[in-house]
Amino acid sequence: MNLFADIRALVLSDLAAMVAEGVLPEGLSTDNVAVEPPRDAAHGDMATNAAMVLAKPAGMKPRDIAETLAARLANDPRITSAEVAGPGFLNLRLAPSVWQGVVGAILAKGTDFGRSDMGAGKRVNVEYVSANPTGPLHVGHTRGAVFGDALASLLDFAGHDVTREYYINDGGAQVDVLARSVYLRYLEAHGQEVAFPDGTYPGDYLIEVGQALKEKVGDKFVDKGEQFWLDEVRDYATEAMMDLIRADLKALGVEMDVFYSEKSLYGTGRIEAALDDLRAKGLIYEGVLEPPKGKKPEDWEPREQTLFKSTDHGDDVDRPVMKSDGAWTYFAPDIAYHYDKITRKNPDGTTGFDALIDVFGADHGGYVKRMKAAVSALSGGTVPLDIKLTQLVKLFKNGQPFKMSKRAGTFVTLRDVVDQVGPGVTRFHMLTRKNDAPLDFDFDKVLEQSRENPVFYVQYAFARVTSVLGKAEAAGVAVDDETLAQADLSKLDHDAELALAAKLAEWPRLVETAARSNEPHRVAFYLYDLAGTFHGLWNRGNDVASLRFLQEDAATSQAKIALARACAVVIAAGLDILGVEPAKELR
RNA sequence: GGUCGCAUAGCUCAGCUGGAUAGAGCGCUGCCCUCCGAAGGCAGAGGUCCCAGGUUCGAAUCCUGGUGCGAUCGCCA
Repeated sequence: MNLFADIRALVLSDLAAMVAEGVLPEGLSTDNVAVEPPRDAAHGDMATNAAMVLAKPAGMKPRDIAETLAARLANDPRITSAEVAGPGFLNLRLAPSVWQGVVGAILAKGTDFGRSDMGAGKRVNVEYVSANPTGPLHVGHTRGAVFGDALASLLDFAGHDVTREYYINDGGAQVDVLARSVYLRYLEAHGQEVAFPDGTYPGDYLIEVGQALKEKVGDKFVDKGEQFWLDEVRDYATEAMMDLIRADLKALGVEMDVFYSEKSLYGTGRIEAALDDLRAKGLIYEGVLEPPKGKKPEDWEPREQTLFKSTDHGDDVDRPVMKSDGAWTYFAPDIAYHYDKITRKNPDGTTGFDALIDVFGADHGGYVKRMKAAVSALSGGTVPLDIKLTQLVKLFKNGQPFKMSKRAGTFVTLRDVVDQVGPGVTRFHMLTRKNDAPLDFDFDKVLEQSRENPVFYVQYAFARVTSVLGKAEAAGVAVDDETLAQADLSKLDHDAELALAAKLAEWPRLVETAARSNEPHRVAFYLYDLAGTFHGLWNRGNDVASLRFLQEDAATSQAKIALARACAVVIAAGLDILGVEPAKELR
């Protein structure tokens, strides 16, 4: 149930009738006809731009169309008034019964209220985190994880068939570095004095991996050349790091459907197959790249390389897929990985995904065009790839910037954050900013219990409802959802109550707009707004006793509690998309 | 130098893919609470939506050019 969609359908059917009567010419496009909440509530409950959109193509004055449309719309029992305003806006007011009906619908459907079939079951692959398996996840990864996970849930709620995926970069030189670092810790576990040269990972988290390796293989690698141990230590170490990362993700409440190994692409002909596909399209050639303009690297020298003609698909320069020594560049397996996403056989017999989304850190911004070019080329333009970049997280402690330094060992991990403030607060807060804006994260402020803190404010609203339900029950009033859904909702007739119901009615529409733009932060902002409306009504109960949720007679109480409960249901549904547990009480 | 992102109230930020008089929180100003539904409430002031053009009935939003900040720039991942 989406009230805005319902009313839009009504507008369209009236427009069609006007065409049938010859009031409007045939063949008008109604694609841009919108029914929206007006910016200013004084304008009414809903507004449509239909007359203004159609005026020009119909060769008529907007106000003339609006007048005729208004007269028709006013015949619908749901609409109590339709007024033409400004240049040709049509402002609609809806009957209280419509808003009361929203409350009933929410109680009947529970947290499924707002679920949409907009996605029409389209298969969407959301790839996120994909951190190198060389250490624990840090705050930057945390933001990507939270964003990707909430986006996946949002798309699911909007009717898509979503796969959550993590690409393990276990095929490049960085896992060799990891192996050498673990080997040093292994020697250390055998009592040797070791130093960590540049280009190794000195982090403490590898100490226990070295220990565990010692317990597993004893001293068989001690004082042996790299050729004896590199493969085995690398496999062991990457697996240990993935265990660590999986545990980090679990602490945050993130669960992937697929972990896809880069290594599985090597030696299996899959990279070759992907590049053959491009070659067959005439997009692979041997050539020499121009040096970058302006800042020329000191050691620049022309080299002939195997290149992908990404410029044919919107990139600025062609990109190398093979190094001059014949090894693949990092880009080659990435092409093969996305080729796999496009051609993968699904359990139900279908092939690939209808849409791909990659979530990258901002430092990978320069990578976007080539990846889109690759997917465009591989899929023949049939599979859209959207790449969302998450900007930096700036850490603060008590208002003071908190410096991160890997060398000084002060870099902040996902665990540090989650252990200090909890997964729910972490997730919600990281979604209170759009992904492409930098985010401030203050360890103290996110725990503050005040209106300034959206996490608290939303949870507080949920907790207040829980408290009202408890008090009602103690007073012997039945408040289970089934009973509340049957309540006489016509008792909800105060403007402030109807305004809250109207805010709840926006939820299904918000889900769709947020999903369409791949912007889960809109859910967080909506919840904050909704909580504000709820608290506002609650506060008015201080002055106006009739607006309190608990009343003298049970029937009135039930109607008002139904509204409060509906509010809690929508908050719970929204928090679920964000991956946050609603709090029944606040300590 | 190229590319991408950002630029909105004193501060931190929203702005529903082009709609009406641009919003919220904080801060500021004023009023209110000692019948606990005040972990506050109500009201007010505060804007060249970075600049200049363009598109249109209509622009913070789209296009072009510029300015500032950030990220990134052939074999690192």
